[in-house]
Amino acid sequence: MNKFGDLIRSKREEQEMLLRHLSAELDIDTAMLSKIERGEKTAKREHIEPLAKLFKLDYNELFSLWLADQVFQLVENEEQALQ
Amino acid sequence: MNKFGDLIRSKREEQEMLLRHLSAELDIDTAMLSKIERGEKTAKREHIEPLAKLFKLDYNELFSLWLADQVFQLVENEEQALQ
DNA sequence: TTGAATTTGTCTATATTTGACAAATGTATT
DNA sequence: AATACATTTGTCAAATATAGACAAATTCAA
Repeated sequence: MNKFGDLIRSKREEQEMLLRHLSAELDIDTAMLSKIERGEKTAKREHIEPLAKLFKLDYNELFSLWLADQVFQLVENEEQALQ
Repeated sequence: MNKFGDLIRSKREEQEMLLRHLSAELDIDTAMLSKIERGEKTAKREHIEPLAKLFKLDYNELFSLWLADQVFQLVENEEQALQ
């Protein structure tokens, strides 16, 4: 789970970027980026494009990972709701 | 597309219920239910259960249809965003 | 045309989410 | 241990999105 965040984190570390470098590129604060990478929050749709460009990833692939996270969240909430 | 709304509508009509009958059950107004059935809006998660019970549908099946609608919406927004 | 059902449009209240900020924690390095 | 820097965590306000109320328009049948 959280393939999106994991991918971003590994790409960022691959390039030896710090959270503060990437967060500046995305214009969000480092705390938020940290949460996104760890899957505590999901990225905004608008962040997919700059991330894809920056790390030379296929846009649609990255979008798919993002979408999977959204679905996961919905199902997760569902399971909680059923308790 | 909009299998959820289509199913609800067909079940409702099957039982010769009016929008106002079903909307009363769900405690929403008829305009909202109309939008849900036509796929202009998606139902709230909380509405899945009473609908499943009322129409004797399998909860998980109905949840799956609902989930598909959510995904569709996300992809739809995406396509608009890319213009 | 009349009356009933449904749809459409608009606006507001509510809920959700983002993200700013501060504080805590982790991790090297000296 | 102490300093310095990176990351994580918690809280809360601001921004955004959504549900739903309501009124008006449309559709449809008799």
